[in-house]
Amino acid sequence: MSDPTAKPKSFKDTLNLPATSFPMRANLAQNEAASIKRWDDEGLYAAIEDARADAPVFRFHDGPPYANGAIHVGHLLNKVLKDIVVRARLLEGMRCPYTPGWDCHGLPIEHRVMTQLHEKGKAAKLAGLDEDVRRVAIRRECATYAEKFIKLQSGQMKRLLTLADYENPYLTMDPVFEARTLEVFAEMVEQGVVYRDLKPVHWSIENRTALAEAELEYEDREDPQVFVDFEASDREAVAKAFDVELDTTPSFMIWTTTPWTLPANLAIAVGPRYRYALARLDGQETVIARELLEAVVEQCGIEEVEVLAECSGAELLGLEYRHPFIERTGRILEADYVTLEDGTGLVHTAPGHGQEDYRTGQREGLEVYCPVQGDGTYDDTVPEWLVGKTIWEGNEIIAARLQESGHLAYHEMFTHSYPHDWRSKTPVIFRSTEQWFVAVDRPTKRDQKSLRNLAMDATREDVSFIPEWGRNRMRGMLESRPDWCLSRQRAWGLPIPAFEAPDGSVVLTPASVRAVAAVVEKRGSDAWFTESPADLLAEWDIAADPDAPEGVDLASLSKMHDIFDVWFESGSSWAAVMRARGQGIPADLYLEGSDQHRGWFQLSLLPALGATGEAPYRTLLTHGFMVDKDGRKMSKSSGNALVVDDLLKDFGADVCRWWVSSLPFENDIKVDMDFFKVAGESYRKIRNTLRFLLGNLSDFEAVTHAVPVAEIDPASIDGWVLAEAVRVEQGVRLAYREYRFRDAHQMIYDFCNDTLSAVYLVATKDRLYCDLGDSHRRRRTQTVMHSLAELLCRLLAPILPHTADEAYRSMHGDDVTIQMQGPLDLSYECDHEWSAVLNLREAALKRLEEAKAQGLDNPLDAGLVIPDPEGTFERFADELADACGVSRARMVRELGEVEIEDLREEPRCERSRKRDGTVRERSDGSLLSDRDAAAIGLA
RNA sequence: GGGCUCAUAGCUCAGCUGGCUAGAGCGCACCCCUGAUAAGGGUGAGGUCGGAGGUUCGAGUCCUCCUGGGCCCA
Repeated sequence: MSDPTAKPKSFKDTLNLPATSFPMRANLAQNEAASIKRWDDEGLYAAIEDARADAPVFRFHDGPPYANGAIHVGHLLNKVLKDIVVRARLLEGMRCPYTPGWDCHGLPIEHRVMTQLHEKGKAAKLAGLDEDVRRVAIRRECATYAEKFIKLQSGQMKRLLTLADYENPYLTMDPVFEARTLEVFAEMVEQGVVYRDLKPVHWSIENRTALAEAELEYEDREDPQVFVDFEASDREAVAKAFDVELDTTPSFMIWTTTPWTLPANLAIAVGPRYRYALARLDGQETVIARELLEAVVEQCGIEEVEVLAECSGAELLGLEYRHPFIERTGRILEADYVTLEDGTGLVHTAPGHGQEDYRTGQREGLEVYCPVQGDGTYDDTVPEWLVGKTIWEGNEIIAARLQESGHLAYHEMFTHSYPHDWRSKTPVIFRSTEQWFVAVDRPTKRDQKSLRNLAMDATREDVSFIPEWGRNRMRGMLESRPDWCLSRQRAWGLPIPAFEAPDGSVVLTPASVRAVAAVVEKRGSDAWFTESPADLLAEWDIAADPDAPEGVDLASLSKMHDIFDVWFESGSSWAAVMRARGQGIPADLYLEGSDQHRGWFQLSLLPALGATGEAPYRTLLTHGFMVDKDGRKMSKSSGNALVVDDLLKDFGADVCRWWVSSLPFENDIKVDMDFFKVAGESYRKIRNTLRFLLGNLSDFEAVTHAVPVAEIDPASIDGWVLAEAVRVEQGVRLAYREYRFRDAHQMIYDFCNDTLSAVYLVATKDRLYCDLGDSHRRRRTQTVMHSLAELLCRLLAPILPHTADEAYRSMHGDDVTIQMQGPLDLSYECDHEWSAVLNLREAALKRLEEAKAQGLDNPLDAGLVIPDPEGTFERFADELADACGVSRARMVRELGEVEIEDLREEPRCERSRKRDGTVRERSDGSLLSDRDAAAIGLA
């Protein structure tokens, strides 16, 4: 008998404890950089493309971010989601070429550059240059600016561990891209949907250019609202309409928030079915919608009100009125946008200053009169007291003038939401100018259907939307969108290759556009500014061009100065990238923020439908926007924006990616530093699980030690966990394919946290540590653990590329990479009683907890007594004991509850600490169980 | 103002076509282990589902309105 006072002999050295080079601490900030370098050095992207040359392809097209500024959390979300898609497809054994792109042209950059030039005092010098020379100089600055941010952003995106063809990105300012864009334009011209017209467009006075919808921001602004009386021209005609006698001449009262547009007033619109009142308001006879009378009276502070007569709007049609300060008469006409929600029910109509007004004007044959110039001042067609004034001055001058002449019924300032230029933050106006448009309601030659109809058809069912409500949202926008204003009056962009003949006519045909495209492809779009019309059109075979105007003399042509809306360029990327690079159209997937329903998704759809008749994508996936922890929008100005570089430094890309994968991305996403901490915690759980698996495989060589799957006992806990692994592999892969990344994340996490860490790994520790190293049972467990590690590396790779690769290399050495591996395709079925066994485990754990009250704190001091009348569970006894962390389990042939038995009187094995009933003193004097004695060679 | 959308435990989220005594993870409390240790394990306490009506035998789940966010537009 050993000396009871001596320290119990330690058997630690005889155990097979875990050992691995895969550290517990990830140190991501440093180690990810090493992974990136490794992947760069081995040319991972190209190597995968090469290895998967014959694999089925997934066509995924990147929407170009704007080459301005550092990336923000929105980019983080977008790029990581995209990368999960790419890597998940690789996991399936597919090929997934992915070309990252940048939107390079446009006002935001030009605006920044001009500001900088002003600050450096170089702007004045530029202003003195010849127009083309000046533009080339600005463009050169802009290109440099764009390049700088492309470099910055692409570095940051790589830092997010995204896998893409960064060696060959697409840039919208690249000559080849520009040429392809022009060819798309040529195709649209060919289809007859491009036209030039004088139309009201959103106009930025600050930047002297037309703006697209997407370039507007709505902000609160204070403007005057005025009620103005327009005196009727013909007293008797009004009297007749109302069927009354009149002694004085009545007025028509209108309401507007843009008094500066009054000089352009050419008509007043009414709703034919509304009721209109002829009322005496403080002595002045006035026509106003009956329903709005009280509201207007109250607002204008009118004291005496007397309704003289009523009639329908229809009876007012055709009446005329005198403009209050211009020698001109206008007409009452009908329009469907007249409402009784505010105003007077009589709507001031200026066809040069509003889209609806324009349409009405077109229908009624009114002039598109716009006395406001590009700089926001009036031209000389207005009364001399207004000529040269800005429209903002005009607001006040006009109100004062109306006041003096007695035409102003009411005037006050009020605040409303108003469109602003997204760059200069200045208010935008509607102003009619000559612009290029894409018609959404003209039929294309090919299909004899309008782009709108084609788009509605394509989005009805051919395109999938994730989430599904995107369909409705986008179709709603398509239904109501106006013609697309394509032209901008700036320098930094792709020129619209139009020429003007001496007679003022415009020369632009599909063939002439293609001729210019050929020049642009060789020399870039700068050529438009540096070359003569004759040189630009050198390849235009006029004789062979049926659309060419007669008798064109190239030498007499002059270049026009509009450039394309940048949306047309990014909207042509399906052609300039996917089609041109042989990646194929339509793309399987476009993945962007939900704002792109109006932006890139829609403005890619229209050119593609025009040029090819087909949608450029099969599936549109959208994600929501980042908001702060309180659900408010993120912005630099409100100080709640997170800096991506800081996140990467503090948490590492894998943790950021782990967080992204946990999001229900279709909604708004709350972001906060704390959320990354939480993600970091759960990342560590995954990491430790992996580490423990790897640690227990240190003496395992699959080739020599693996137990054939057929020999894995379905009743063993190894069999159970293998069956779980099969389920998880299928489930996660399906979730990835269906873009349910959150589900994949959850399944992986639950599997690691619950199935493995809490159940399987705890249960198998005893055998891994204490069984004879080469015992069948231990090797069986290692075999399964090996599969689990292989599986986890694969399933994690799309989300945690660095960690998965690190773990995989720790298993297989440094010359392999997880990203080249295909799916595992596990297959196994375990004993169907396992779910019942797990229920017994649950019950047993509750009993063990209760037993603590009796001082049975350590489960190894306990045994289980399991009711098993049918003898169903006999074969699970040992596995169940390990799964509950108790020393042993015995089955009894009677009904009842799971019971705990106190084993504290029985000897404890000094090596395994179990009281399994076989413990006795061994030849060296130690107390050991049979298994442990055998494991260390004692009798 | 309009279209689309969101609002469930302290936090992040599941809850499909209405039947749930409303689930998970984290966090928290208590406990075990100290041979995964800047680890691991167990048990447990927390919501009446933004608010108000309504439909229904029955509603977090359907309808209406309201409040507060977000995207897009006017």
